Amino acid sequence: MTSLVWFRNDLRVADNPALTAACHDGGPVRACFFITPDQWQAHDWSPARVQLIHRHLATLTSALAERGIPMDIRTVHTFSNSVEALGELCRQHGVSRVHFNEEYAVNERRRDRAARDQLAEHGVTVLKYRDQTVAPVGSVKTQQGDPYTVFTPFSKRWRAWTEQNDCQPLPAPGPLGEPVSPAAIPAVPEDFARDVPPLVDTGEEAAHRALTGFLKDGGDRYKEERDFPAKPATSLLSPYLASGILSGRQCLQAARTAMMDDPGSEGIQTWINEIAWRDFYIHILYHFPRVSRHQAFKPDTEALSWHPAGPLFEAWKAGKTGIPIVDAAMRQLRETGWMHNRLRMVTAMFLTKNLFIDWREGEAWFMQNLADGYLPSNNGGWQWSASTGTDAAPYFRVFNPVTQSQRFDPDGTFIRYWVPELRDMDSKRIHQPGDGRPVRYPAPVVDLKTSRKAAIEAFQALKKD
DNA sequence: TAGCACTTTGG
DNA sequence: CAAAGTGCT
Repeated sequence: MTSLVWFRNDLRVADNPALTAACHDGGPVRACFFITPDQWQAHDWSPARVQLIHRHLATLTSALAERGIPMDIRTVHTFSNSVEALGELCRQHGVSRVHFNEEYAVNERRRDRAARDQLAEHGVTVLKYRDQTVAPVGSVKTQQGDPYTVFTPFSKRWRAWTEQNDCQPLPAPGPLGEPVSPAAIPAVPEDFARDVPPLVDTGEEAAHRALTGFLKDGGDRYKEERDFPAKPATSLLSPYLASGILSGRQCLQAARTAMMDDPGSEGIQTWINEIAWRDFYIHILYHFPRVSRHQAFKPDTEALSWHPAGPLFEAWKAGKTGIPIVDAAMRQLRETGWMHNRLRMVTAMFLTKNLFIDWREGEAWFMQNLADGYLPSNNGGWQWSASTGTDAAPYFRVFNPVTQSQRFDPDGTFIRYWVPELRDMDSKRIHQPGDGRPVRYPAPVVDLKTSRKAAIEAFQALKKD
């Protein structure tokens, strides 16, 4: 009896519940992964993310092959084609048990139900595991038994849960038999072939080196420096997390180990909170599936009349809004497939509050460009910025991009790097160049003061009905 | 149930 | 330092 591990968003051999379970079945184990370019296109996956996954598949296939587990990678079109292909693999190899780790967005859940039903007809047992979060979805609830909709109380309960429950990562399974020779990897689908430089080193081992390296060298500075885009103080682990090359449990475990060397490190505590943010938004997506169907977390905000995404949206995407910090960030995104988290909030607020353009437009653009594009986090962040999402969002949370720029890029280093037109401006004026700007750099496409006021009024008008 | 918390701004 | 909304305990 052969067991099959269906890899999806869990591209690692260590701490992989589905893989570990399959290895305990006692028989031969195979693995599979489906490249679904049409589905990925529909989900706005970026070339940066797809290419990262593609490079990674070679190392994953080798790691499995060394353990005697052959990997089949097939290119099909959509999720439903992947379900058909899964059935074929099961027939071809006489598979009796299929193991996979759950995903929570609606299309993924529909795919998994279809797979379960189809395989059941052929007498194949399907086993699924909770894997995406540290605290399993459904485990962190209010005293009333409801899901949390606000981060801070969630994080308190999440911390307690992670301290009281076992969330140790699983070790990588040992070899099951003689190594096999790794099969060839299909080419990157054409739609995702745009040339983008690799953002991080490839492979699970590289991810773990990055994790321990960050905690050792940067953990301490994290709290003070993480908000400054010109300082490389963030972990840059998100591309690994987004595709399951690293798990949240592994991050938490490593953070705890680092804390033993440096007890009370506020930097590492702060970073653990970021792991909680990731869990929070996955829990939100699980409990409120509408957020993965292009709908607002707060339904009443669907009544807002966003401005059509015309030339101002193009200016935002191109980094030509005339707001230096916004333009620097948008150029960083386009060129590297990554943007500093502080600037994700600044650019998202600028799009949704100052330009008053629908958060869904920005959400899609980020997904189309980020190497770490991950629906729960990206959608959660966008809806938070747009005030359509979680957290009580009093209107005074509208960022002023110039103020943010002065606070978090005080000497303009980050702006100068990404907006060379402004390289010669002094630190005082670079945040808001005004009439002294070089001719090649645009004037602001919107007035910050009046647009802020208009956005606040639009939100206030929602309450009146 | 009243008090607390919240990735802030503009005066 | 006031503006001033809402979830949670």
